[in-house]
Amino acid sequence: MLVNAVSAVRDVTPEGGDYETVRRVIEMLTTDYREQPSLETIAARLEASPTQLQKVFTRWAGLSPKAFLQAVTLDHAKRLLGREGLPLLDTALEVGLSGPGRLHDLFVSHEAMSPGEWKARGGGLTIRYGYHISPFGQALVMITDRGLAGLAFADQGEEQPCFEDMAQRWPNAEYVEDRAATEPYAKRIFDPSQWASEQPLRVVLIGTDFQVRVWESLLKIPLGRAVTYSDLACDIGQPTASRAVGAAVGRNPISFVVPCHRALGKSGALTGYHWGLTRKRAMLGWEAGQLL
DNA sequence: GGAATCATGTGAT
DNA sequence: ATCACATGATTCC
Repeated sequence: MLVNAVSAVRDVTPEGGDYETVRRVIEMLTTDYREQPSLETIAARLEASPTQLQKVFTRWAGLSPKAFLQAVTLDHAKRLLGREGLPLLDTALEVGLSGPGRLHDLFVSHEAMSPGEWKARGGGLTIRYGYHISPFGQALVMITDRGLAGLAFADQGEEQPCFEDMAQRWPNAEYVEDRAATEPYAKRIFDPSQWASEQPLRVVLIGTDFQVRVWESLLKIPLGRAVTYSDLACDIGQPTASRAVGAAVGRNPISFVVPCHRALGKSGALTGYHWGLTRKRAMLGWEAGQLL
C-alpha cells in the first residue's frame, strides 16, 4: 500500500526511533525464529504494548510482523530468485515487472568515473554530505556535482565510523557538510511515490572497472526480484568469479539505490551485508510491503 | 543432510 | 607475494 509507505517515511521520529524498534523486532524474529515468538512475547521483551508494536511495525513495513517474517524467509527468497524462467538480468527484465501494475523501481541513470579519475582517489573532487532520517535508520548521503556518489547507514551514535568508512574510499576528496544540498536526494530515494519521476536520479559510480561492472549489473535487478552472486558473475562475463563479485558487491558505495540487498546466496539464504544483516532483511521486507 | 575442503578473481597491504 | 572476502561445488561422513 503506497499510502502506508509514504507515511512511514514521514512519521519516523527525529531520533530514528521507529527503525530502532523495528530493527529489534526483526532481530528477535530472525534469531529466535525457531520458537516463532508471539507478538506478546516480543512486546514484553521490548517493554512495549503488543498493539502499539503491531501498529508501528505495520505502518513502517506495510506488513504485519508475521507477514514480514514470512517475507524474509528462505522460501520467499527462493521465489524471488526463481520466477518462471525469465532470462535473468536481461534488459527485457526491466520492462518485465513494470508491466502489470505500478511496480516502478527507482528510476536511476548512472555514469561511471573514468579510470583516470579513479586513480586520483577522489582528488579534485568535492563531496557534499549530510545525515538524514530514513526507514532504515540514519542515512549518510554523499553527492558530487555529477550526482549521488554515496549512501550509507549508521545506527544512532555510529555516525563517525560510518563517515570514515565512506571517506576512506576516496581519501583525496574534499568533504563539506551540506545538509541542505543532500536533503532532496534523501527525500527522493526513500519516498516510493517519487520513484517514477520524470527526471532520473543521477548517480556516479566511483570504483575500479570490475566493481563498476558489478554495480551496473545490480542496477538491472528490478524490485521484487533477486539474483545470486553467480548470476552476477555470469552477467559480467566471468562465470567463475562469483566470489570476487561478492567482494565487489560488498564495496558498493551507494547501498539501497544500487540494490545490493537483492543479491542472495545460491540457496536463497541471505548471506552478508556491509551495514548489517538485519538491515538487509529490513530492506527486503520493506520492499515486499511496497509490492502490495 | 551437514560439516570440511577446495577452486577461485579481485583489491589492499 | 600474500591475505581476506557478502561464493559455490564437491566430497566426505
